[in-house]
Amino acid sequence: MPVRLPASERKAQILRTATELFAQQGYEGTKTSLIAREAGVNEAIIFRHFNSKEDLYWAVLEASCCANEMNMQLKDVLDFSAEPEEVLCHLAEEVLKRVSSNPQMMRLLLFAALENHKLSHRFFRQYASLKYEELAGYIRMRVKVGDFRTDLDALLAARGFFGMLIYHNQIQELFGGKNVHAYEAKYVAETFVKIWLAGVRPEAAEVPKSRRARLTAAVATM
Amino acid sequence: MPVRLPASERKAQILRTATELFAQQGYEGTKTSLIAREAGVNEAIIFRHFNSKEDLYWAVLEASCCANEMNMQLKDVLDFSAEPEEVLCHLAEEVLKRVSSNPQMMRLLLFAALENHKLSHRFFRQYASLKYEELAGYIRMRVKVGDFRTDLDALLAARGFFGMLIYHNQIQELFGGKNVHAYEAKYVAETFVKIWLAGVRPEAAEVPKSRRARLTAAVATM
DNA sequence: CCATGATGTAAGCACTCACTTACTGAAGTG
DNA sequence: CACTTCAGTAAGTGAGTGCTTACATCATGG
Repeated sequence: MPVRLPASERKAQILRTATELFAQQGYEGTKTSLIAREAGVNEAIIFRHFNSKEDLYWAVLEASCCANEMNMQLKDVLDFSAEPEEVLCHLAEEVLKRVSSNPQMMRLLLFAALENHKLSHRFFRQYASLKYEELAGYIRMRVKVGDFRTDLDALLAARGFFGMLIYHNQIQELFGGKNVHAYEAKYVAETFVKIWLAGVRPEAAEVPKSRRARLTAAVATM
Repeated sequence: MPVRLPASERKAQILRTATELFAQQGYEGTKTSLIAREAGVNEAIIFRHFNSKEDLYWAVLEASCCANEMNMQLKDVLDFSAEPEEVLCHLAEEVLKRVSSNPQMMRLLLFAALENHKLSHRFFRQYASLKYEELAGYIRMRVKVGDFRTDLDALLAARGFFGMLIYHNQIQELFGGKNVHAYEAKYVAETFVKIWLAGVRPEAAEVPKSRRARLTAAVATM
């Protein structure tokens, strides 16, 4: 006794199932017969809704690109009036939480990058690259104001920031790290932000070297 | 006119070819017929040297695990008598160079992690996890000596260090970053080390907050 | 109430997959 | 030379693969 659904719902359901499976096993590793079985439909109706397996895959990536759950609005988070420490902690925690609560996206993105050369670049740009370019913009502003070092490479610094977070997530989710030790998002966020922030602030790096010199200078102007 | 090779050489050649292809297209995406064609032999002799495709894959991962080109000796690099800045810059540059000069390994590792659940964890442990545990050991020593902050989570800090480097490499190699902008390994290494190092050094993080208070205290004891 | 169009299925299409079988020819050894 | 050994090949094998076809079933509107 088959359950009859309107086409749009059935299509959405297939898309959902396919997303899960493509994320788990990649494009080559996911057979259309399995998608059909998991979705509880006959294999033929996959090809009524999508012209080919590749079409379905592109639709999955397309949909995942635009899934607004992952597309956090950085502009809202990067509040310039708030303290950098707060802003970045919030951002870091949010990134950690989103990625680890939905590891599918990371797997999908990596699979796409490894398997499919063309689409993944666009996927990546929308999903990640834009983000850290926004952060780079924020960094440049902070540099202008004098909060961050003037010799800072904003893009690399932004990459470094996300790198710590995302690599950590990869270890936890992909390489079984979370089976060894589960970290709290807040703790990880604070740890990384503390390191990164101290590293981009002016003078901080020079403190150990010429502390005494600047001490006397400061005292003189007091 | 077929070229006759001794079994061991033929086996090694198949292994080499397979490594390349598995790294490029993953396990599922690489067909044995293609391996044979690329290696210039009949498909059947693959199965004379390896019991199955999976056996061949495991042999590839095994061999790549133990390939000493990637297994840099961290103990030699983490020279405790040298300045941390030097040590870490050298380490970072080395990591960047090795990975970008041989992106196969990264792809192989990621494919293994995504596709094959069992073996990849071991692969990862040997290839990466051990490394940053060694770095964590170095960090703990530096903490003891007082060079690094006492509240530092050594393991997370080490992860953060490698995270910046490896994520950067992923962007450059996997997501087409190097087509947009090619970075010099030395420059990237220095940038990241500068950030990270300042972030783990004691007091540095507190400097902006209570500078004036500590100034007066320091002056009083002068 | 039946024509229409949409949702569903069973069966099978051409093709590819990993893997096997049966054989060839050259090199070495007695 | 006869015989064994082993690197090599041509031509398959059955089990899937993505995808199609022919047909059944159901809701609905003129």
